[in-house]
Amino acid sequence: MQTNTQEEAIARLAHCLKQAGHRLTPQRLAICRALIESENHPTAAEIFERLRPAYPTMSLGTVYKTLRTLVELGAIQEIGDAGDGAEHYDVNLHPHVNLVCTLCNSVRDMDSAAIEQVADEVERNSGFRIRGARIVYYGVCPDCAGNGGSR
Amino acid sequence: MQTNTQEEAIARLAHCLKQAGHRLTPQRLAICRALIESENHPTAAEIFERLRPAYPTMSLGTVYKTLRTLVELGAIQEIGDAGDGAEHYDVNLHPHVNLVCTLCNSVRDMDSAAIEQVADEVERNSGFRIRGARIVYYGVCPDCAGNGGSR
DNA sequence: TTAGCTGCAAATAGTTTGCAGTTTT
DNA sequence: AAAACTGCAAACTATTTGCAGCTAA
Repeated sequence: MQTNTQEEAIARLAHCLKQAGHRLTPQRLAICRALIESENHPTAAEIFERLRPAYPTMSLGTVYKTLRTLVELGAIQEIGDAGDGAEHYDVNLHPHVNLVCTLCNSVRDMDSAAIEQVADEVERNSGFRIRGARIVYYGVCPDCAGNGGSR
Repeated sequence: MQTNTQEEAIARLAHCLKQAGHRLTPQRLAICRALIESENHPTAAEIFERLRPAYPTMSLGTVYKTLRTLVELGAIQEIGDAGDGAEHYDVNLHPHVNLVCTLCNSVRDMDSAAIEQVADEVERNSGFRIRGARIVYYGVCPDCAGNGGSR
């Protein structure tokens, strides 16, 4: 489902790289694809594992380097760790809420009418020039709450 | 200014520790005090440095252990790194916005009318049971923008 | 008294970096 | 051909952990 939208998203990342004078190698394209196709907001290690079968020579260092490049270009966002001690990455640049399940360490997106106003409010009241945000709520997702989510 | 409020806040942290059956050692009390008195939301290393003159035998490991205990008790919050690669801690449990200046790595709090609604909205729409949040905006603070904030 | 805490040092683990060889442009 | 990139391994660094001795309760 929404395959062509995914292709567009991959093309957007590829375009960002080329635009900034970076080279579009097979490894980088694969990393972009993994970012877009991933359900949860992946870590570097998760992308690496996901790509390993198809790209056996892929290096974890290359994944880190590419992710950092994309972050520096503003093409993707870091959203911090999800209780697993590793950085997670988010392809969704639209202001939104990230929901972390502290039981399964998954991260999902949620649109929020209220959050869209917050950035404006913050800029107006603080004098800050806002460049980015991490809006993360921690809790227990319905799936985990369902099957024995006592903890 | 607001010294008695600060004393109350320190007492709150001390109370949390005792309440949970933990011991109130001089080191822990000093760490609580440093957390409350710190202007910016400090890292473990910052607390350690701040306390070192008065507590020359204080160990960084003890700072980490105490901070973790306080987080587990829900007495303080982790708010992620501020571009310096280290975890920052926040004593303010009221839902609020953290503003990180990416030039001076300082973190300050801001109240936001809109953010108070977001948690409700999220719980209602997602089915998540929310336990905590990190609302962090990154940008350039007015001070840094003033003196040559071109970058 | 004794369970829990401190301080120290060693261990962990995520991320970054240096470099030789390879590849995109 | 040249500049940039990959892969590997070593380096870094924030944080955690193990343990012997100390101390709050």
